[in-house]
Amino acid sequence: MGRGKVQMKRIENKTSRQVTFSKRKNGILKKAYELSVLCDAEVAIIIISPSGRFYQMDRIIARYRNQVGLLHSTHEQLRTVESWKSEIEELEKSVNILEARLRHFNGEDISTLGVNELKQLERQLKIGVDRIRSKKSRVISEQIKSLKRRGKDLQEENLRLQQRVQLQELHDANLSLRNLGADRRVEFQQSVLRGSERPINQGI
Amino acid sequence: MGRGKVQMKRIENKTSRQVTFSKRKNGILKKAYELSVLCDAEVAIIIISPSGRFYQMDRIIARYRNQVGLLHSTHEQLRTVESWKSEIEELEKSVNILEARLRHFNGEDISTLGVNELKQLERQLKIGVDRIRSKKSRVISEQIKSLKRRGKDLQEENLRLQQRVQLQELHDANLSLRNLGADRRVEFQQSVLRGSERPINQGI
DNA sequence: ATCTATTTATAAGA
DNA sequence: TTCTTATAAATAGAT
Repeated sequence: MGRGKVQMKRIENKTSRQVTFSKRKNGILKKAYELSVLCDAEVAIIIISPSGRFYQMDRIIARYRNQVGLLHSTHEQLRTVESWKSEIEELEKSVNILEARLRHFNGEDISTLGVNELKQLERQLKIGVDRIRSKKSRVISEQIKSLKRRGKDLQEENLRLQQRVQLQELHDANLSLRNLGADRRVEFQQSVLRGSERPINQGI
Repeated sequence: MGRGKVQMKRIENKTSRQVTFSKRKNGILKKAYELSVLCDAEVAIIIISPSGRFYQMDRIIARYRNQVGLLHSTHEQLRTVESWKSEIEELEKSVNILEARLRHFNGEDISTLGVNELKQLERQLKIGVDRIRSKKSRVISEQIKSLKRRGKDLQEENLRLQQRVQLQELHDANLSLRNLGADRRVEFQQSVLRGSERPINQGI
């Protein structure tokens, strides 16, 4: 696909080989990304240029990490210094890009950005804020709900305990009334039910 | 490339996802092969289909075999495989942390965060939004100012040009008046200044 | 790096 | 899966 058709053999001219490498490498990485997104597939790609440079597709997913690991370990001993260095360079590049993006999200380092980039950034931040807000309010309302529930449970428990205490008190009172005149029994019971008088603690 | 353009997202229809997977997988493997041949590059590809099928293309091995004997010993070349691997691991850790943070800023992956973390995230996002908004409005107002300035300059330029045109017309008119009676000169000049009559073009 | 004529890949339909 | 074909996308060669 281009101005002319190419023979399927090593391109002899060094410059055009380098240019073709660069173009086609990007093409393949793009297509690999598309395959992974469109078809929910997992794709790992490692490309090493004739000069020893190392490229790999961005998001290598856990499942085939094992496979890639296997691939690596088989050949690790044989890798050139250049290929190690360029893999590290790639990673450092990623780190730099990610750090720059984070700074942008923090509103730092934005003096070089154009209006459109700023708009996009703002839009993205708004999305993030909205999601975080809704998540936060969801979490908080759930906390409140659970607190209320717990409060209600405690209240009910309280009621039950109070009733039990009253019954106990009644029982105790009855015991103590054996030693009192029958004429005072009713009066005493009523005062216990009103709670206006502590029962006499009989021990135990 | 096809009858229609496709959105870059998972194809929902299972059948067409499977068909697309099969077609594109072949496409990528073909391109990988071409890259390796045309550019003398080493390419390894692992593709795992959503259904778990495994495909791979690997031309990396051959090259490493050739490289082993060629290593010279600068200090980099004395580094152990372990040391390269651990440097890479460190960098990958950084990348993962940064990516996680970015996802948080996008409001993704926040289900594990607690209320306090959410609050802090929100605060940070708000700061970012505010900074970006003020930067954006500053940039836009400066653009407007410069457009206005340019407009004013152009208007002034216009005025100057108009005056020059009028002077030129006056001059041309005077030339042509040499051939007219003196009694009509004033009347003609006035009409020129009013713009109600084109001067007679005498040709240079 | 950017452009554009061509080739190639592929989406949709059979 | 395979074939067809209209159209989108990649890219060879030039600038």
